[in-house]
Amino acid sequence: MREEESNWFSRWEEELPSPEELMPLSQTLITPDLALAFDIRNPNSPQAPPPPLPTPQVAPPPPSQPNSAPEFDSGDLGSGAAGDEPARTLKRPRLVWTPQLHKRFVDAVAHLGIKNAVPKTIMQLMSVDGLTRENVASHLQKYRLYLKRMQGLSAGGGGGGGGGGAGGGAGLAAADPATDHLFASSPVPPHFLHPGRASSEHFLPFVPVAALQQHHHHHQQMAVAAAAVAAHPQLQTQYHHHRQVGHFGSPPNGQFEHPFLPRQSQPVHRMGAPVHSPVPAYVEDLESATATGGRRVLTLFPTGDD
DNA sequence: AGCTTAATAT
DNA sequence: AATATTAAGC
Repeated sequence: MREEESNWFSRWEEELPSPEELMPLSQTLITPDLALAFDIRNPNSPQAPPPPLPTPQVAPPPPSQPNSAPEFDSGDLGSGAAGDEPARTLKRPRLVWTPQLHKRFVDAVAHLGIKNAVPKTIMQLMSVDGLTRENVASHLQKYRLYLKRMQGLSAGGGGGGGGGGAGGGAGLAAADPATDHLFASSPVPPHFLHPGRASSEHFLPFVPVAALQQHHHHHQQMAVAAAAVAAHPQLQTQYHHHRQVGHFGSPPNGQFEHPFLPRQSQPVHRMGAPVHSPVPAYVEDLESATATGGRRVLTLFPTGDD
């Protein structure tokens, strides 16, 4: 037994990456953007600075952009007039709209009613921290286009995939390349598609459920960090291949989990518009509607049961 | 001020 | 390709 142990140990030791290999990696994973993004610190933030997460996958090379001027780096120095004054113009990592996040989006829109479904309110209802109005606006714009597009195509030739097109959608593998992968991943409430009809707006009380929280749930920082990590694979988009999915042990097929954290408790005491309950948390019910079954189209509000 | 849309940028 | 950003009109 001894031999075995020393054996694997040696090999383990040998295969350890050299500092040179590690350094750039960990740096790329968190520091620059995140560190800056974290500027928005919490007053009572614990004492633990974001520890170098256990680096999951490969990381892209340093973000040294040839042209752009990195205004951070080392204080203002000189009279660069860089305008250090206005809080850093931080660029957050790109948001990754995972199916789960999108589902939340759709739920929010559904519960608000198409009328009230505007970026700001949607954002508030979603209660995902780190999420900005711009994020939602951008997504909403695309989503609307998607809906329009869908309108014209109720005939699904061949049915099958069509079956509600929006609904089961991807029953069988990715069929129409035209079908946006993301949008097809969540059922589209009928009301969205049929403008005219519908006189009453049903409101199902959101389904706030606490879950998904694994461990370290602290504050925005974490959420942003999580988002960043999620988005990271894309960051390298400029450099190499970009295959944004694949982490978190997810089937190469479709749905997976994302690390975006629902707001734990929203300090929003917004008033004025009868804003709906500030959903504390949420559960991402794992949907299995993606498999070959292709059913389960009513997960939202219709018959008052979900 | 915030929304919507189109165009454009990354 | 997916998001972000900007411009313009409302």
